[in-house]
Amino acid sequence: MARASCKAGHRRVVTRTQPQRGSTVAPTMRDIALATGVSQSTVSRVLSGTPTAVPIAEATRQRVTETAERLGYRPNPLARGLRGASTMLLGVIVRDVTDPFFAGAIEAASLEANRRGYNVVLGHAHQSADEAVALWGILEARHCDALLFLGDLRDRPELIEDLKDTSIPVVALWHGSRESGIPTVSVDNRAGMASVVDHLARMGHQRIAFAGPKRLGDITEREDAYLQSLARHRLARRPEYLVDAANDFAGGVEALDVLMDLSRPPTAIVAPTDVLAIGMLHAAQRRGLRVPTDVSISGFDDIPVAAVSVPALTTVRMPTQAMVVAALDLVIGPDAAVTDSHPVLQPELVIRASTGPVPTHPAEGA
Amino acid sequence: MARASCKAGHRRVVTRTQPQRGSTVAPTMRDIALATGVSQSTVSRVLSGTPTAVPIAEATRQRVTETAERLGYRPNPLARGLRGASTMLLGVIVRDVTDPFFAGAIEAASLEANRRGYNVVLGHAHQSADEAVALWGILEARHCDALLFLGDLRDRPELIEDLKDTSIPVVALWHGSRESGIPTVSVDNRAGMASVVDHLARMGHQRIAFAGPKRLGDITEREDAYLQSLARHRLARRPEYLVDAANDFAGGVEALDVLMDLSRPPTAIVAPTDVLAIGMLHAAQRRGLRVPTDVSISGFDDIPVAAVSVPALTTVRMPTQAMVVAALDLVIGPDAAVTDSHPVLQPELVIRASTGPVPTHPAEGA
DNA sequence: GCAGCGCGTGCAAACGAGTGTATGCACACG
DNA sequence: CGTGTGCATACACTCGTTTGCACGCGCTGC
Repeated sequence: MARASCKAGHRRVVTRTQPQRGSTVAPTMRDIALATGVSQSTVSRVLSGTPTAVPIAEATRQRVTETAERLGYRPNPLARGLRGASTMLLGVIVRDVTDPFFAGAIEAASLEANRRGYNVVLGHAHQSADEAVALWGILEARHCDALLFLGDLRDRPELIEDLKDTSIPVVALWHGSRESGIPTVSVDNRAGMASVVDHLARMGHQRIAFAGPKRLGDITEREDAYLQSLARHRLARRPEYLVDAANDFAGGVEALDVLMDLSRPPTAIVAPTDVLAIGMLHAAQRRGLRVPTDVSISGFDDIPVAAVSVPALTTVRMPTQAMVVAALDLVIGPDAAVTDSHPVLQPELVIRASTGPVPTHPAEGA
Repeated sequence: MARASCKAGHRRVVTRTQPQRGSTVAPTMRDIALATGVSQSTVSRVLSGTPTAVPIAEATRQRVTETAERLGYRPNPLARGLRGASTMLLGVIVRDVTDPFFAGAIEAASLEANRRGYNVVLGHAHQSADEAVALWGILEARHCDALLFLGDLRDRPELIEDLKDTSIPVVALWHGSRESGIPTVSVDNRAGMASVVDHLARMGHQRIAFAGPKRLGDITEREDAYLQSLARHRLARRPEYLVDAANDFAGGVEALDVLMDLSRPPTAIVAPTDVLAIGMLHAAQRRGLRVPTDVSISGFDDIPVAAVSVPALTTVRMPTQAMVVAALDLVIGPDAAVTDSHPVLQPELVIRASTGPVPTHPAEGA
């Protein structure tokens, strides 16, 4: 029993300021070893539970586990990580937390990571790619087991280069392109956008506008898909129906005003994100336009608030959870080895109340 | 120069799989020491920049810094933290990331933490207090320098007990009570709610209802303040005007239906959060009620979407950023020593378009 | 009865950085 | 010329955990 009072161990106990009541100072493996009468390495082998090369008696296992429980032992991730082991940390870098869509994505990622025993270290880039670069360094240094990028990175080519030969697995979601050489999980923007335009065209709309930021993540693909859908329906592509707008509520407000101030305003506006669309809903009401009687507005993403906007927003539901699951499968999941696959998931059109038949007497501006 | 090829160091170099190009394997202090021709401890002292007890020649400092730069050295936070030093990690535990209000709070916390050189480890409790407890353990184990709790913890008294004698500083925001014994930063819910009720009363409203969850964070204080404000204006307190509702969009939808189905529906509804209020806006429109012509609706928090709801929401602006700054000052800031202060910040009434004069012909249900 | 095998366990060397103490060296003074 | 002093640097141990290797004991087979 107490025969394991080896010299080194004993000296240690003297060094430490008493075994403590365990509440203030976290017990270490050594404490457990001492209390159980085994060596610290045995404790490590038992508690880590890894299929060890050396055998451990069941009775010993029992005693160790019991003592650990009693002392309230919790492993020190720092020491564990130092030795090169997994830190069970998932780094998530996002360009903008306040974007409700990304907030939802973080939620999903955090949920899924926790389910797999991982914790999430959140890196917030505040819309600035420079900060994203810095964060990458930080998170890599923190020995995250994997890195999740949410949103667009392409304006930062050198970051992508670095990412490619980093030691930890990286995956990008809503990155806007599968060409960049890093693993991505994406949504079929083309199909999603096509379903919206089809829906509007079926209701007779011919003057369909689009407003969104240029060259930002998936939005670029959505714009392209919008143009292609117009062509498919043999609808004229009018330059004034393609306006630039910041991807926030205010951007939507401005874009709607610009579009409806045209001498021939569109009868429907396709927004590449719900955030923009909700801004448009607001702007429409403010200038006395009824949605969808006077103008139809559609979004993309299906963020929670889209279901309760006034009127409820027709949008394209993003398979966020499935995408996150796929992403985690790629980097920490069972298929972690398959690093060059690029899953593309399908979105789903959700028809609510913000789109309707083309107005018989199209409303003129204001 | 190269005289520092001590035995130990040399053996190491052989052990390591070549010095590498530095891109794949992060250089350690030893690598820098070897390259510079000094000892690892000197490198540590130079790079950590701490006012060291032992002097270091300026020339040596120069060479070390230079080499570190050249090799792209980045300190290993794991090793640093293991030795007991600061990890520059701020743990943030939140009950619900999807709540737009908390998403904004996370944004603010992350921003402010980064500004001070800290990283944020996000703990997501998924509305479950049990998970919050587990997360606390995790984050403490991760040696966060401080812990930020966002939202209510009081249904978990043992957690608060644990928190009290933990080794790292903790602060709770929107915790709903300053009585629990842990440092908190709060907003003056009483004043905020009073300003809303005053605003409505000034416009002639006498039938003012309230809908929100029971016993959840600051919301409890807001409900109390609502009741007190009614009393102050000598308005009758009708039990049917105080309904229970989950704090999400759907909860707002249901609450409005319940209230407007009353034989004598209220002329104004005060919601304790914007999320609830926006749900109500939607429900009102769905049943053909005009806001604020038929019913006035107010929120609380001023989340971003509140400015673009239809109609734009009258609400109480939360001083989120100031609160976060105050919180970080308490735990990692200059005033970190003052752990028993409980700052209370002032909110601000924002009058928009969802509140108006009391209807002359009050709308009956549906 | 002894060699050998296998099972259970402990030893010790990492991991990367921080820090108290020792050591070497140069200079100045007696 | 010897010794004292102070500066610059190196050594060695520490944190808590993982893990390759070696050691001892008991059982079995010949």
